Amino acid sequence: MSLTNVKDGSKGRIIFHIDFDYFYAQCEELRDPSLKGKPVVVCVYSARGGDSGAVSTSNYKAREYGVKSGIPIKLAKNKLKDVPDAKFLPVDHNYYSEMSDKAMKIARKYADKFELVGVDEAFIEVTERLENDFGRAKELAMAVKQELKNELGLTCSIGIAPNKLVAKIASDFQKPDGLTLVKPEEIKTFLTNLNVGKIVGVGKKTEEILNEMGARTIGELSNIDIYQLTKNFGKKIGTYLYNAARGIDDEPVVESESVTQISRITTLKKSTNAVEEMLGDLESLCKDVHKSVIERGFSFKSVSIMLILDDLSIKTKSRSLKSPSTSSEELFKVAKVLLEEAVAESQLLVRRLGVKVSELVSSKGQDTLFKYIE
DNA sequence: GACTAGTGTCGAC
DNA sequence: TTACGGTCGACACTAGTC
Repeated sequence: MSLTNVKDGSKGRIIFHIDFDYFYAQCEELRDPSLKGKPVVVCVYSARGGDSGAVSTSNYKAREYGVKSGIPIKLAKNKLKDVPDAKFLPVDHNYYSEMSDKAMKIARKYADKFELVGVDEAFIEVTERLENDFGRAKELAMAVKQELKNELGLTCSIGIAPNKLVAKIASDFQKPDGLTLVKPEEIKTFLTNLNVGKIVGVGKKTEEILNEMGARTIGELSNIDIYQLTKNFGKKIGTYLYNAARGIDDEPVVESESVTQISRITTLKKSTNAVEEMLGDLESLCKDVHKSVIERGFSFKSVSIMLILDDLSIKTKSRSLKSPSTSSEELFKVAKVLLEEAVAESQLLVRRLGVKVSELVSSKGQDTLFKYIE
């Protein structure tokens, strides 16, 4: 959305944001109904063994004990140490993907337009289906929820609004198994007392800056002029925030586009600053990335590495290639150079190591182009 | 000053 | 008391070029 072209897409659209409740943990409850009522914590265990790793998702019972996404597994276990029936399970992405496919197939049936967001969220536009009648939206959302519940046993929270921005905030308003409808004329009242962090794209850092500028709530954000916002956040994000504070958003609901980057990251068995000790991990990361790139029919023009240091700070380095490549050797060679440079610049030990390729080009398209040129 | 390429940071899930 | 994953998208900043 540009400064000179601020349109209010709020008029005339009806959009649902469907958000499956505590998705991974809910999937686990469905697979093993004996988990119902117990705290369930789905974990990403790292290569360090033991309880090294972080919590991916937890169900609401676990959240009552302060166990939420992102906290260390050890901390989660500590919080639940007096709860003998708490369950800690490793993530099972294949199973969640299967469940997601089934759920999204149902959601898609109701949509004029469908947009998948990650594995557990989707936007569906239903303007035509409802003939622009907001009055019928709740009934349709109930039908979606009912079918998901009957067919798969899954609960979700749905936000209904004239645009994606407000629909997303609305789905988060009442959880789990919630349904929140925000009509066009209710947007201002709905948003005004909500925390600025509820706006998509406003994370911890942005929220801190906004707080310093005097905006804790979305209503307060709407009092800040666009000049201040663009000065602090740049033109694009500043304009986005200015509009978001007013509930204005004209982003269309679109089928998800193809990937633009592919990456793999791992936690080293032991923190180190010796490049030789990381070469084994670097090589297998490169192989994994390369395999995925080739399987998806891409070549890559940019290679990056990411280091997460012992204080959990992040260091990245990237390099563009002269021309798109599909070479596994070239990927490893460039990644190794970047790693050597990054390690030389860092004072701390490296805890985690990642490899990323971007500026992806469809190799199939390239072939065609080459053939054409020939 | 406009544009671009390269690089690094933030945020969502 | 501490504890700490993996993958992706978007965009800001900077330097170089014209």
